[in-house]
Amino acid sequence: MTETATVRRPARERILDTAAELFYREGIRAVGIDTIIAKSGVAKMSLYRNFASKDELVCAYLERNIAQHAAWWDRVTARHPGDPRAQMKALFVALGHWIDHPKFQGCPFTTAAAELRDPANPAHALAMTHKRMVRDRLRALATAAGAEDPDRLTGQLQLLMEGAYAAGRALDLGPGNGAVASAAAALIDGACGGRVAGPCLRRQAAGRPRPPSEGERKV
Amino acid sequence: MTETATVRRPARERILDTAAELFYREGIRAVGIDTIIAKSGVAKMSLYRNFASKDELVCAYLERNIAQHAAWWDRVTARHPGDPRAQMKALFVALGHWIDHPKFQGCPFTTAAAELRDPANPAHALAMTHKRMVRDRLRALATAAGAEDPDRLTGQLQLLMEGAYAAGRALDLGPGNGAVASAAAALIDGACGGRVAGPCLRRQAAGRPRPPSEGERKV
DNA sequence: CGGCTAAGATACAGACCTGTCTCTTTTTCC
DNA sequence: GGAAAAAGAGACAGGTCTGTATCTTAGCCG
Repeated sequence: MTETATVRRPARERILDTAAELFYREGIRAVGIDTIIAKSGVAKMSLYRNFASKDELVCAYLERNIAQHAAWWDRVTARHPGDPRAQMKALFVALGHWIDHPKFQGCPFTTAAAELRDPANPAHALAMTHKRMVRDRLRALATAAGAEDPDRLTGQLQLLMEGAYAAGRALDLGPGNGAVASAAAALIDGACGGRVAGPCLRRQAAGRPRPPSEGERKV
Repeated sequence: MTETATVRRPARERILDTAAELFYREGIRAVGIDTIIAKSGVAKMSLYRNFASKDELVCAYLERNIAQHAAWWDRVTARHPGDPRAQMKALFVALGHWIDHPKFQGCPFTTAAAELRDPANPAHALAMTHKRMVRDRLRALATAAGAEDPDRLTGQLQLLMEGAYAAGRALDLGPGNGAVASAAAALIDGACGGRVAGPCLRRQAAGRPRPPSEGERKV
């Protein structure tokens, strides 16, 4: 009903795609199994044959997002090989663009952890694990960039990252991307000694339209 | 059952107190009416005689939080009369302490907006209104402090604020308060020209135990 | 003391949500 | 073409949640 009979993708994929979109857009608790099966045109039993429970479907959704996020991170940093300082700045410039995207609805992990607050929930654990991974990657960059106090810079930048996610969703802080990129640049430059490498990102981030690029749904 | 019969506070207060604690600690959607009436020792009809619906109870909870937050803000800024720069820094120092408090569970407004995502929901609107109010107060301080670009500093600081709320809850970023205060100081000093007024907050925030102060449950 | 108001107790209706069972249809692959 | 596997369809059980209706009890004030 929803797709032409020519190339019918397996039920599991259709379910996961639909669930991911709905979970992200409307929230995990707000989207019921019935809604997912209706929108993906799948029988209820097909869902429960592929996922033991809704919890497991939620975990699959988060796990796929973790992979997508890692790919996005690699894609962005790959544009500045060997320059960790520029890599960090580029991440925040990209983040600034992403939170302005009309489909942006906050960080899926933060949201999931807020909705499923029970620490025993596997989805909650997944979200925490992901945040720790991001932290580790950030710290590696901060260290490589020669930050005076890498742990402090890591904390500051992760704060900023979470803030961008939260603020971009709830608040509409006008040219949000400008604030994100400029704050990151200020913190990075402040922590890594005199402004040494590369052109100042501040200027760069301010007035560049820049096509949405490939990584549309990147996080 | 829950209170001695001597001074029995009116049902409305008991309901609101219990609801506030549960909503904040466990989440709005996760806490049902039955749980609230059981924990507050009140009859169901007493709840519905005081609040037309759960939605209205949620709004009352948020409205009370708005008032408490405003009082906290005034209390903190009052410690540095006539010095907007110190006021801003003090707000972030206090915020850093608050997010380390064991009862801290994130910003109640951000959480509420994430749980009740429907824009038509009055609770959602309340949360947005509050964030706008905070933004306005921040901008007033940034302007009074003579920031080079007050709007930019406002955006950066609100980003940091939201980040502190989000990160303090989900992540355990070690000495979170240090990161919050130091990042704020860096951004404020960066935007307000050469480090002019007062002692550098960065040092101040790093290693001071400082009693939890009056504003325990401040936000 | 007597009536009035606030509040407790409890049963219940209706909606929704997860997960199961059974049966039928389609696809695939040899 | 025919058997085996995958998927669709729909009913249903059991739980939870919001909100209502009814009846009883306790305090208060003249």
